[in-house]
Parts: sequence; C-alpha cells; structure tokens
Amino acid sequence: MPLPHTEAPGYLVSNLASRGVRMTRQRRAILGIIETASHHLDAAQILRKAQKQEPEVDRVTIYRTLSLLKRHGLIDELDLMHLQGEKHFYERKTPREHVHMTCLRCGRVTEFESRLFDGLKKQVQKECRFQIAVARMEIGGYCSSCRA
Amino acid sequence: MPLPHTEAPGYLVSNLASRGVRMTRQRRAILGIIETASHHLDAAQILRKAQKQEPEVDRVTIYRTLSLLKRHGLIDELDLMHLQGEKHFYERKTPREHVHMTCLRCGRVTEFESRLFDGLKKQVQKECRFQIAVARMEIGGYCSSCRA
DNA sequence: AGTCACGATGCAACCAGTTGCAACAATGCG
DNA sequence: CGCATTGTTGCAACTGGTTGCATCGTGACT
Repeated sequence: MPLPHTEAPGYLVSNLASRGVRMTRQRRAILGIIETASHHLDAAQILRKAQKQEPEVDRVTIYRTLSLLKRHGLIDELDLMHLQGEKHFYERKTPREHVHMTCLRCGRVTEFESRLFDGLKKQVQKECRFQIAVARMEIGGYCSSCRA
Repeated sequence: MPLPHTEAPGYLVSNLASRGVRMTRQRRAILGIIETASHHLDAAQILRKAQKQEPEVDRVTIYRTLSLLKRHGLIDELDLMHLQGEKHFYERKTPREHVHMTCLRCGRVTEFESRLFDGLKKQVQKECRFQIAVARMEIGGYCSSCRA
C-alpha cells in the first residue's frame, strides 16, 4: 500500500533544521529515504538504501536517526504483530492516526481510519486523565482474501 | 496493578493437556509461574523463577512456551511502548481485551476496558472484512500524577 | 512394564536493536 | 575565515529474541 506524498520534498530536513537539529550527510540521506518511501520500510532496508548514497553509514546511525524522528513525533514505529521476527517498520506520521491490520497468512498490511479510534483516544485522555503522546493499535488476523 | 485470579490453579496445564499438548517438567513450571503471577512478567523474570524450580531450564524453552501459549490464545504479549529496551511482557488472556497505557515518565502501566474498543474491533471485522485473531492497543504518554 | 514415534529440549550461532566511548564535524562566534 | 563547543558518528560489546540441529523424554500402544 503506497503512502500518499502529502509533504513537500525536504520536509523532514527543514522541519528538523528549524528545531535546531544538526544536519549531517548521513541524516540528509536517511531523511530523504524515509520521505520518499512508497511503503513501510524496516531499519535494514533504510540502511541498504542509505549506503548507496553514503557508503560509510553505520546501522547505529539509522537507529539513532529513527529514534530522533520518533522523539520529534515525525514518524510512527510499527511492530505489525511481529510478523517477521522482531523487526519494526516505520512510516511518516500522518495527520490522522490509523489502525494497522496484518494478515497472518499473506502478510499484507492494511490501514484503517476510524472515528471510533479517535473517540477511544479522547475517552482515555478524559476518563483516565492520561495525556497521550503515541497511540498504536495493531491487529493480527486474516484478510478477506485469506479467510477459509 | 495486580491481575485478578479468575482461573482455577492448573488451568493452563489442563487446558493445554486437553488439546493434546505434551506436558514436561519445564512446561509445568513455566505455566505455574504465569498462572500465579500477580503482575506483568517479562521473559527474563519467568526464566529466573522457573530455574528456581527446574535449574536446567534454558531461556529458549521459555520463549518457545510463550509462543505456544500465544498460538493457543492463552496469553497476550505486550510491548508497553518499548519503555524498557525491546523486551516484552506477558499476561493471561482475560475475557475482555483492554487498552494498556504506559507512563513515559514513571513507567506505570494502567489497563482500561472500553466499549469503544470493542466497537472498533467489530467495525474492523465488518467494514474491512478482516477476521481478528489478536488486537493490541497500546498508548504511551503521561499519567495524571506525572503531568506538568 | 516395555517399546517407539515424534514432539520438546538445550546448545550454539544467529538477527534486531541498544549503549559506552573515543574520534569527528556542523554550527556559532570572533 | 579559523576556532571552539558540543552534538553526531562509528566501532565494539552488549541485551532480547529466534533458528537449526542432535539428543532426550512424553504419552500412546502393546
């Protein structure tokens, strides 16, 4: 499922720069890759792509950059129900958070926006007096084409 | 937050045995620990407790038993927003699934049941024609005592 | 009780992600 | 423009979790 290209190219770079974050060759490469990604990427894929531009990049730098983006709320980290080992997937934060459904048979990932999801978050904020920073809802099961 | 002791002792053992799963010394020890746990445990804690009963148990056996329980839908695996590294926590499956909120400051974990959560799952099943096996909603943020 | 098939175990080696630390380089200032 | 500050990088070593494989032991059948 391709992600929509809602932001101008360079958005992550300029957003971070405007917050006083230093721009290095490595970061520029990594941010560009995440920005122009057409689907969910894992850390190893980002590393491989980044090394095509900057062969010296270390995987540690990938993880540190991803963690920087998480801290600034610019990407979301997904487990996708640990379908493939323990690795994580990353996507640019979209204006509306959505549910991720992973098919346990074919591995396809579907996204779903719902007013109930938004409502549930509001309810937690209000009834539990809990200030939400990140909310993640992930579902594992069987998609319509894989059901018996 | 203590978990309620809703099931008779030996429930996991007899449940699995009735499905034709072999019972070994190691499994009996691990299942007993999970059953009588008064809070969310991680794999390392389960290993340490199990080795008090059966000193020869290997961590691999812990992970394989946890994965067995997941496959049979008898426990839920939680990330708790990766608050502490990459480790996971485990809890017996309760009749009603609930949301887990983790405070990013004090680390406290709160559980919350909501009709909106149940409704959201129903909506996914119906509108996305997606048959749910596991649903996990985790929230990271700041609890009422930790908010500015 | 004795035998046997096959599932479960432990070990070693591996994958994903994190941390401590010394060397390095992006920015701000003169 | 050159320099100092301080954040960033790469390396090595580590933690948490998984996999392949030879050995072991459960539970079924006699």
